[in-house]
Amino acid sequence: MNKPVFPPASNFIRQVVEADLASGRYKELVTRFPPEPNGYLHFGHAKSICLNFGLPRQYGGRCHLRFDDTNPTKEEQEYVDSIKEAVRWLGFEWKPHEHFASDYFEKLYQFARALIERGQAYVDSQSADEMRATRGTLTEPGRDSPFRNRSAEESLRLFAEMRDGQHADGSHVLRAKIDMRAANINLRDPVMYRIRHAHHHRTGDRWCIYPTYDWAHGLSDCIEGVTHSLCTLEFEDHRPLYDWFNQRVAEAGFLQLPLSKQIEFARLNLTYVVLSKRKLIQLVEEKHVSGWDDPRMPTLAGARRRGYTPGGFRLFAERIGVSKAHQVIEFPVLEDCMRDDLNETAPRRMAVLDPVKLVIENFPAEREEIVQLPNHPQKPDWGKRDAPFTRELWIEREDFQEKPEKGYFRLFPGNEVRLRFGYVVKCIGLENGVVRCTYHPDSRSGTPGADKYKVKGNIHWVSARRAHAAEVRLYDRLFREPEPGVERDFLQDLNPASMTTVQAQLEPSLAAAKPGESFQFERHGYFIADPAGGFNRTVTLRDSWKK
RNA sequence: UGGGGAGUCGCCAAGCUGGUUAAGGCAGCGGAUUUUGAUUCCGCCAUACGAGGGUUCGAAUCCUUCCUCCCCAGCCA
Repeated sequence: MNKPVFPPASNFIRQVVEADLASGRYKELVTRFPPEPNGYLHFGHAKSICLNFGLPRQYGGRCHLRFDDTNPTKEEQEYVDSIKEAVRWLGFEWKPHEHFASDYFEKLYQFARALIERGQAYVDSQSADEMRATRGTLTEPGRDSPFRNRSAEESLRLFAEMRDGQHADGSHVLRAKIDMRAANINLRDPVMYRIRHAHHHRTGDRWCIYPTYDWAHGLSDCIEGVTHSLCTLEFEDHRPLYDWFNQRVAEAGFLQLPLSKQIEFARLNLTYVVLSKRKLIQLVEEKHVSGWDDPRMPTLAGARRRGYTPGGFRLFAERIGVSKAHQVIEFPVLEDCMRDDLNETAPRRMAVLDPVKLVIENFPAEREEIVQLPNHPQKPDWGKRDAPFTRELWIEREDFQEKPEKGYFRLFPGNEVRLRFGYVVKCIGLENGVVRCTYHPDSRSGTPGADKYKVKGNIHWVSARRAHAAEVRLYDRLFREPEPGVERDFLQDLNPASMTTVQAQLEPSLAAAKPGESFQFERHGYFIADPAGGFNRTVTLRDSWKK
């Protein structure tokens, strides 16, 4: 009943992992998902999370959740909380391995002192502008800082003073002494520490010097025993630095071997979707959306409210694969994964989003028949539910055409159609905006002889008297396609029609829907009950009707 | 003009220690089943692997030249 679960495609990361495990270089696989808590997680992170947590599931081992909180000016506790929630929601667990780079600040400080003592790091007192000027360019080598040969003793003293708060922001930095003429710019004496008199969300005011990413990341990996450190392509030319730092600190006797290995893969790009953190922050701060969890946002919090599922994301991650080639995935691929997942898990319901009244003229006004509706056409064990069938019903406006276009087989004057799981009705015509019909009393679904009525059309309906009226939100892309050739701010491409709200008529059972529950509204797509009331459309159904 | 990467069907992606007809998924096309024009099912869908040379009995897989695209000059990550 389910599509065969195709085996995970081989990829270069699996190959490396398998080889390392087979060679005995690493006893078990340890990965980590290392977000900086400076925003909410988005679709792109889902790929990384599934990769980092999925690999150890397959090969044995574990994945740590580590917050890369080395820059106090951008990070907040709110983001830490939202990240944990999102990872858990996706179906992954990291406990007890919840770590913070800030847990290692003291160790990192001691490691740095060791490098200074060994002549591998020095305090530079140039200004940021001077450093930029002497770094050289892509094609020209850099020049040594005048402070490069400062004695270890003096650097040690200055470094201690920096930590003590005796120096102003920007007055000094600690730099690795590598090679100012290196072709790889990252090796031109990279900064290890900068002074920032700022409050950190976890360490408070205990520190006023903070390690940079390059200095902190690889060492955090090694401290935790991470074997394979997976990151995105833009860090490829940081790898020599990653290894340099780890090796120097290992030489100083601080690390256990083997050291961790950095492997880069292509980040996720989705057509029509903005995944730039800077822009997402802007959307929230300028209130173009209701928040990080606005159902239109490409965040995991938004996806959740939109009705996207963890299983859908996991399927997506598996489908798109992992490689080093830049990938731009067509957005419908993601939507299709959600359909695949929801198709298996969402009960069916009848809902009329654009109601028009239908009256069955020969059906008694007071009569109310109970018909039984299956909860899933392919899963009889899901059972059935009751729905009242009455003389007046709501049907979909698009299910009636006074003058049918070719190929149309729903209601039009003279045509017969089945009201799903109810009776076959014959359409008379439209009068004062009401579709008038008569029914065949012996055509009720499930009764003997009812199948003598052969009709092509089969439409959904809701009892007008017993319907549950509710607000239903329909979503479109947050951004329109930008006009080609016109250079302008991305906000100008915001789609004003990205959310439309309709008053829908739903079958009575939907009145009891609990927030977070997903349903398929037949012919309309998948919908989720929102905590704030009403329903959000997750995704439409595929529609192969071509006019 | 420096360094680091990548180029296999519209979109992804296997294969790349050279060896029958270049996996698979998504999309598309055709058909069957169907009380959702959904789902499900079946069939079709690259003489071709960025381009040109070369090595070889044989190359997407090796060598070579070239082309295109992406990343790097934060005291961001």
